Amino acid sequence: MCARYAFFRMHVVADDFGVTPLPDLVPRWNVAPMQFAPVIVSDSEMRMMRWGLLPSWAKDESMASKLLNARGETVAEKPSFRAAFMSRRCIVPTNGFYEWKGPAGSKQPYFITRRSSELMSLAGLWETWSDGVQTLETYTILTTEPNELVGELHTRMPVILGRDDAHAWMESAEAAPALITQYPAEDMEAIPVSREVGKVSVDHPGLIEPAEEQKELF
DNA sequence: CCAGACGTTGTT
DNA sequence: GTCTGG
DNA sequence: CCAGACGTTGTT
DNA sequence: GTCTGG
Repeated sequence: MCARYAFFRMHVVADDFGVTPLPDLVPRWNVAPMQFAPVIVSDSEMRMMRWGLLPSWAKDESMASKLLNARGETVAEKPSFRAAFMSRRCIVPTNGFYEWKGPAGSKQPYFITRRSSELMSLAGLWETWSDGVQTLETYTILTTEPNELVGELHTRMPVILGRDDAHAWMESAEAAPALITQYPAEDMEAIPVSREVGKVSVDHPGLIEPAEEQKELF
């Protein structure tokens, strides 16, 4: 799964997409579901949207927190994702994401990032939803089978796209299905980090610093 | 026909 | 235990 | 994903 | 909106 991530190197987005970062963007080390974060919907267009997809037909907002991720294997068919997959694919710009390993109560979080400091572009979908009172733009992140590195920690990982594939993902509905692939493990690393990242209210650069893997106290 | 679901992950 | 909020 | 709430009435 | 279950 992918349910927390970081986005703090603003300039790399400009390098890859020619997007001018939004003027009020602040760096984030702990983006959580139901929060607003930048997504790229096409060349040179970045928008703030809320994480958790709300299909246009949803009667209320209650579905959003369940649609954080979309399985790449079934995204083309599922009623909740089908329309967005055909015409509203986006890139979620990150510098890495978090995964937890271990039994409930003593889970160790890891920050998973690219070995280079390049942008980690996640494949996403977005939607516009309105109930007549308010209008929301929301997004979700595709997942796939994990590679060797992430597989040590979890059963799923986000769909990560290289620069060229990221452009193709947004532009071409024909090319999109073949881009749902497993990013190579050798380009990535997993760093054990503080359990502080579990708290949604905590957001600072120390969250991605290496930390001792915590031992059980008994 | 209408009513109700529409999703993922992890854990047991 | 289970659901909601972030 | 984890953390935190989980409830009502009346009063200020 | 569209599909499935009854």
